[in-house]
Parts: sequence; C-alpha cells; structure tokens
Amino acid sequence: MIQKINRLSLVEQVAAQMEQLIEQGQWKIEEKLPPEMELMEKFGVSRNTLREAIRALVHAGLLETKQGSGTLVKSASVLGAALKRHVKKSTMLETLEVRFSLEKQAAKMAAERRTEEDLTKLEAIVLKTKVASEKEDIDQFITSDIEFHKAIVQASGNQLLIDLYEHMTDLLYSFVHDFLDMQPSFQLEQGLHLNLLDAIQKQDQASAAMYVENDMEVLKDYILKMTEE
Amino acid sequence: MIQKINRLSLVEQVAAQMEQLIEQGQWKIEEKLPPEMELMEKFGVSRNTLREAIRALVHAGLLETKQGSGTLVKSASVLGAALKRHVKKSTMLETLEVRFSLEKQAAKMAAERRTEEDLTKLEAIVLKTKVASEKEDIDQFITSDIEFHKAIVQASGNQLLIDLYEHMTDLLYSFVHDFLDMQPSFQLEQGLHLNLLDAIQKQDQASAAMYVENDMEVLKDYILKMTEE
DNA sequence: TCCGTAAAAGTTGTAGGATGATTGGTACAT
DNA sequence: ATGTACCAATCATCCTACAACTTTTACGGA
Repeated sequence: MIQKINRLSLVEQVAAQMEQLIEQGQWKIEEKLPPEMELMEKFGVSRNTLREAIRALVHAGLLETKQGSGTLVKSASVLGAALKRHVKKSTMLETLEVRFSLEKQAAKMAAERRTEEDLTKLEAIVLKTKVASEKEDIDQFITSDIEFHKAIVQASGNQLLIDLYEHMTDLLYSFVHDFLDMQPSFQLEQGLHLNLLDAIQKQDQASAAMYVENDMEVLKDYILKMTEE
Repeated sequence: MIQKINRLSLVEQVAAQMEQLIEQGQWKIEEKLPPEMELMEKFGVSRNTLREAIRALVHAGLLETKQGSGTLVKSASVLGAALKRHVKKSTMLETLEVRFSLEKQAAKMAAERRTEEDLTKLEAIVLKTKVASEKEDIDQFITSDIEFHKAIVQASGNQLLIDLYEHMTDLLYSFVHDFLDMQPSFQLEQGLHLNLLDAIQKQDQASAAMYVENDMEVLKDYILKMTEE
C-alpha cells in the first residue's frame, strides 16, 4: 500500500496546530498569543510562514491581530465564524426560521432516541428554569432556557444538527441582546418545556414536533412585534 | 455618533477583492489565477502581502495552490467550504437528516409564499423530469430532480435556508456519486414531484410538509440498504 | 519523424532582514 | 496631578534571495 507523502505546506501545518491549540482551549478566547518572534522559534519556521498561518486564521475569524499590541483569540470554531459572517447578511427572522426548523427535527429525533441520561439532564434543567422563574432572575432564566433547547438538540444525537443549531442559537442571542431586552413570558416558556419534556419521555414524536412549532409561532410573533416599533 | 475608523489591513482588502472576483464568477472554479508577480502589480502590494491574502483564501477552501504550477479556484463560497470540511466528519445520513429538515421547512414556506413565477418554474422542471424519465436518461433525471428540490427551497424566499440547503445538497450528491450509482425509482420520485407541486399550488402547507417527509423516509431506507451491503 | 531526456523557464514555498506604523507604558518637567 | 516626550514591544509591509516543484522547450538518437 503506497501512502501519499505528507507534503502539507509548513503554513498549513502551523495553522492546523494553532487551530488545535484553540479548539482544545490551551489558547483561550480573548487571550493574547505569544509574539511572533516567540512563535517563530516554537514552531521552527520563518516569520513569513508563521504570518501566513496567522493570517489564515484571522481571515477565518478565529484570531484578530492588533498592530502594536498583539494577537487575540476571537472564536474557537470555523463553522461558527463562517455562519456569523453569513448571517449578518440575512435577517434575524430568517435565522430564526431555520433554527426552529432544525429544532423541530431535533425534537422528533430526541423523542425517538433519547436515553435515560438525556431525560435526567433535561429534568434538571427544567427545575433550574423553574427556580429562576420564581426568583424572577431574568439572566438565569434566559441562560437555562437556552440550555434547555440545546439539550433537546443534543439528545437528537446528530452531530451536524447539534453544531449548526448551537452556532445559530449563539448568533441569534448575541444579535437579540444587542438591541432589545428579551423578556419572553416566563409562564409560556415554562409550559412549553414541561410539555416538550413530557412528549420526549413518552417518545411521542408528533407531539414533540408540535410543541416546538407552537413555540416558534409565538416567538416569531413576539419578535415581529418588537421589530415593528 | 462615533464611528469606528476604517482601517482594514492591505491583506484583508486584497483578500476581500479576490473573494468578490470569485463570487462574481470573474475567476471561475477550477480556473487558474494569474501568477503572483502579475497579481502583485495589479493590486499594487508586495509579494508577502499578496501571499498572506492568498493563504487566507486557501485556508478557507476557496483557493488551492500547487507549487510550481499555480493557484486554482476551488469553491465560490466560504460557507460551502466550511460545511464541506465539517461534513466530512459527520456521516452522510446525518447530513441527509438535516437537509430534509430544511427542505420540509422550505416546502411549508413555499406553499405559503410562492409566486406565480415560482409555479411556472416548478411546472417546467417537472416536465423536464418527466421527459428524462421516459427517455431513461439517468443523468438528466438526477440533474432535474436536484433542480426541482432546489427550486422548492428557493420559493421559500429565505436566503439563509437557500444557501444552507444548496451547499448541503451539493455535498450530498458529490458524496453519493463517489461510491454508488444512485438510481432511485423514477416513478416514485415523479409521484412526489406531482404531489408536492400540487400542494404548493393549493397553498396547502401541511400536505407539502408531509410529502417531503414521506420522501425522506423512502430515501433514508434506500441509503441504509445501500450502505449495509 | 518520433520519442525520450535534458535543459530552461515559470511558479509557488520558505527564509531572513529592513523599515514603517501603532500601541502601551515610563520618566520627566511643569 | 497632568501632560508631554520618549522608549520598547509588536504587528504591517516591503525587499531580496534561494529552494522546490511543474511545465514547456530544445535537442539528440533511433
């Protein structure tokens, strides 16, 4: 068996290593990288080669360089950064539609495939959401609300679905956070959570999909109303 | 209102221009770029700067360089390339699930929003598919089959949905094409087309979604059977 | 003429050095 | 305390040189 010679360019090798360092969290987000001189020595390449690698990741949205100051880690995911740039062009509502379409599929698959572990996790999140709701702790409520939706999608077991959904959710919330105080009705969201959890427990795919769909309609109307003003 | 100063680096300016040239089709896929020397003069930058810009697009998957030969355009879309790299890690079946989830959403939206123009286009494609089916022209049949599905999604009017769907479809078909002769039943696919077109004409969202769902199940079983062997 | 080989030309890959531009901090004079 | 000038660190850009690889051309032998 003849093997293709490993002739990845030095630049791509360096870039791949840096991506790995970021993905593994050894270079954390918002943290500064060592200066070019130091990196040159560590990787054992010339300045040009190193800079081309850095530039590749900058363009991909993983890094950001500031002349005179240094280089920062800005994102840990290529897919996320690509979506981010793309979504800026489309509207928030379009993103919402796609996201819910994904979540609906996920809810059905979750109802079909969920494990006991998934159920335990979902129940814990529902409880946490309830507590936040009673305390009227909006931040905590939103956080665990997002957590709940993500957990549903994770229970689907489809990794592509999980990745797409998570990135779109992050986008959507950072988008929303910028210009309005998201204050969805506590009771309403909680009602959905309980119903959806119930459907998934009973492995009732049709109901799971339906509850997600209802939620989408409500949230869509809500956002339409907010953006009209 | 204080505005952030526009100080894009030369590298990013060059990269952006090149991206635009690719997106607009002035540099076509699989075509060779002018050599570095020429580009240096055209953009008015040094070789290092130009190379960093090229490297950024290479890493993003838009370009591919071959030492001693030249630089080729490999993709016209950043999102497409990002998905491509990502999808390699997930399975074909996962991709299929996500794609159908998107198409189902699209079918409902198409039923709601389709214009007369959309309908005319769909009818034309159905006719083309029928002709190919009668001639038993498999290539043409597959081509217009894809065209039909894409047209449905385009009628949804959601640009993010359209982009995601198209890239995933391209991926899926290039994937499938690699290791099996896709020979879905002519009659079956054509039946779906007619039913789906009918539902969209009548603006019946529920039926449109249902037909897509049925199709998904059939195709899923088909692929499962093929990959088992 | 045809074919294979060698030379040449063209192109990207990598290295190293030099200078400019920007940032952040320090020391000093007021 | 404040503001100014200066300095050090860092990235941005440019330049030159050579290595590695590919494609084209030229040439010599059958």
